Amino acid sequence: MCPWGNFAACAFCKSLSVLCYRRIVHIPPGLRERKKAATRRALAEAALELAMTHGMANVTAEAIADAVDVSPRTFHNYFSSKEEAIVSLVGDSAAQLIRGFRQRPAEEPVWVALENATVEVAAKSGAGNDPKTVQQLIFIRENVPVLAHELAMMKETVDELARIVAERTGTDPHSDLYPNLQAAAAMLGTRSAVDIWLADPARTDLVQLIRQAFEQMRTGLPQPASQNGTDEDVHP
Amino acid sequence: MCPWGNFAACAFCKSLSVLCYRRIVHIPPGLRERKKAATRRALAEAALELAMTHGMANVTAEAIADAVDVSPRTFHNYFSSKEEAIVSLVGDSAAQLIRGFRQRPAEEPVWVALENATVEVAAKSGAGNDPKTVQQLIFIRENVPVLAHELAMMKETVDELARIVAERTGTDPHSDLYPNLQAAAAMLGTRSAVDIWLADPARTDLVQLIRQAFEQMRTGLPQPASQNGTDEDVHP
DNA sequence: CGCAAAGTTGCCCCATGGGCACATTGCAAG
DNA sequence: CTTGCAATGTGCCCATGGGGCAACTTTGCG
Repeated sequence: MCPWGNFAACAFCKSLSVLCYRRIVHIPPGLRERKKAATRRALAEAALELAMTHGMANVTAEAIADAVDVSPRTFHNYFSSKEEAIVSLVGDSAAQLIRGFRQRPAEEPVWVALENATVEVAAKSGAGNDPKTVQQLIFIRENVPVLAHELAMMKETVDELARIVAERTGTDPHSDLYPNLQAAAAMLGTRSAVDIWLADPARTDLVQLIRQAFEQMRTGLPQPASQNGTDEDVHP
Repeated sequence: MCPWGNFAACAFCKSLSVLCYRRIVHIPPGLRERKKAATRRALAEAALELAMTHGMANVTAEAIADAVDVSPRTFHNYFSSKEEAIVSLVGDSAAQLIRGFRQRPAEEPVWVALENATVEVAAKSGAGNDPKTVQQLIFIRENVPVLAHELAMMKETVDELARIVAERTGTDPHSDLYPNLQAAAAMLGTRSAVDIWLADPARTDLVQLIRQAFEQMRTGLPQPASQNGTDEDVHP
């Protein structure tokens, strides 16, 4: 039932917002599930909110729990740390990416499918230039402990993408470079694009940057810098 | 004095083994420095040793400190956590890579320089098929908290590599995709290669795998799996 | 030799993280 | 409608993490 395997045993899934999880797996929402999902999401959002306003070091699990009217012990039932709570919010995008990639038509070459799936997610969540989203992305990048958690989650995402690539192409992810390279290159291209975008979200276009990154990876990394005939829109 | 900036302000440097750091920066070793370096390294190695034998969860900072005949408080003066101590050992390779890349002749194209620097490090540290090294790499990959720390360090390494690429090519790492893509692709190719190698260290050649990964990245990611005319040595 | 700088340690405090038992609550079977 | 079950929320408790402080020790240098 898990978007990429079984939910219960998947550490990645556990760290996802349950709301997102249910949206993916289509569980009929009982009262119980709804409350749990609400609590989880509320905790995660409160964690991010508090961390962004007061700084990571000045936020305790207790404060987060209080903000949601829940016992500190309950917070630790959902998340094992502040970092995990915050990163769980970002996990939504990763799950969307995986699901989107799974659903790409089989005729599409792997690399194109990866690009389209990525662009789809980016268009929904980031390209709207929502200032709050931008702030959050920057905040996560600037906080090493949070970043570490996010990178770990990203690695799991890459592993899963590689598994799907391997299924699609009949290769073995444990002995062939191919699936890992494809998946990791896609993720890393995306990340580079987001990094550049975040430096100036108002004047650059995230989707365009992502497509550029995928294009450069597809055709091979250009040797000299000035040779990549992409653009000079940023600094003419 | 830091291999890529100033040592004191660099979180990455701080997490490095001081022994390695000094080797890079060529500080004349006073008794003080030597003792500190020895303690740091001893702590890191004890941490890894204990964690590998007893499992991550069953090792306390106190146990590590005892193993080195040092107070627990001192352990926390060097490292803020078990994970950090363990990862600091791996940081040596990262520092070597950065230093090696810096010293590559300017005539070499960026991608070639990255490949050669990477192969150089790999040839020294991993390709010897030292079973202990292999065990350590696997252990780190299997322990999520440690892995998270390692990935964070890896990201810092990529950032630094990107800065060097930018210097070499006169591009701006904040607004151009190019430096980030190059650096990240190199790191990721290496990582994929190591992953494949670790699945069967005896029957595969790490350096060869790395060169294959770089080759695939350079020529552009091959669309169909069977099209990458590299080899079929693993599963004929 | 003696002083300043740097490192080590003990002490203390608070936050973390998780095991346990008990209360509570949705849910389903009767 | 009731009653038992299973899953959650909660309080209690404790070992560990992680770091500020101040005393003490060692090292390097004049």
